[in-house]
Amino acid sequence: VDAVNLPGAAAVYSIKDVAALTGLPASTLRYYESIGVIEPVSRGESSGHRRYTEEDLDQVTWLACLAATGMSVSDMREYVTNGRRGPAAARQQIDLLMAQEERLARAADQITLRRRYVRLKIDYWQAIDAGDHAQADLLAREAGALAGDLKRPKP
Amino acid sequence: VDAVNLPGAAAVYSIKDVAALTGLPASTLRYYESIGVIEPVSRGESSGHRRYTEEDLDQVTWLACLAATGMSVSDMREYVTNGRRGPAAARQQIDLLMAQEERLARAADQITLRRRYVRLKIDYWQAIDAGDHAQADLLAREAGALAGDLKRPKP
DNA sequence: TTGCTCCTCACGTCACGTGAGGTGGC
DNA sequence: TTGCTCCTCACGTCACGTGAGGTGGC
Repeated sequence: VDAVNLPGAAAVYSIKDVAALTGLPASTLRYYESIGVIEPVSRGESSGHRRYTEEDLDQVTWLACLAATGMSVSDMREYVTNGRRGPAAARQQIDLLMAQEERLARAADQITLRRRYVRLKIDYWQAIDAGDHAQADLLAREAGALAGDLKRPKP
Repeated sequence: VDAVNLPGAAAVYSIKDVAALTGLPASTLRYYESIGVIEPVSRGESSGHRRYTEEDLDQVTWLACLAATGMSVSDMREYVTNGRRGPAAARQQIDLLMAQEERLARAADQITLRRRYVRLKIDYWQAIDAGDHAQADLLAREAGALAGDLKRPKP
């Protein structure tokens, strides 16, 4: 991280730093700013380069977390606008966070199910490979029974 | 499920059935077929409606599982082409499945981290709401430390 | 006949990604 | 001067979604 760290001065990050720290590509960071999901970032006075503060980095990290569970950008924008209202909106922030926790919990459940399904399929092909057709049939039936639970949750 | 189940006859599913059973919208099922990710599904002789067999349903379930971890359609197509080579490709299928298990494991780790982050943020705002600024600062610092691990994995 | 589901084909959309062409500081 | 990173703006792309207009069986 090439943050400028003068004693007593606040840390500043380039767009590349923020991309590395959050996992969001620079193009996405510019895009989010252009559509108002990220508030305008201050610029180097003559270069025009973006200079992210610690607070900006915090917000982008949070946005990356929201984006990772498939939240739409318009929802993200709403969330961020809410957040700008400061500590007075603590209750709303908590509701928002709990909803996000719910999303994450459901995503985790989905992944657990899918892993079970994949492991059954691995066992199935190993049985086929070993020529054990009785076992293979049994595993195929188990996988079929699991398939019904694998539905993708609708947004 | 409106599957046609005559004794001795194989079950047949409509596109709506398959959409309900796999969580993929009908438009996506048509799209996957049009680009060759799903092999051409047989049709009702005069209606032209798609009639999915049990085997088709199996394959679509598997595709839904792949799609859910962000696999590109071109990768999905490659995987399916591999799979069409039958039991002789058992070893390759196992490799493929293990790679998918790896993806799922990494996705699960990501979600675990994000949940920890969200819970810290919830605690933070509850501390703010309660006026406990010392505790809030402490939690903010913890969340900041966690942020570095939250990077989105690159494909 | 009226619904209902399904069909194709064309176009729209969402969330970015990718150059082209250019600037600014070591 | 040469790299290097960054900039904007326009256009491309990926993975679908959405009508428009039409067909087929209870």
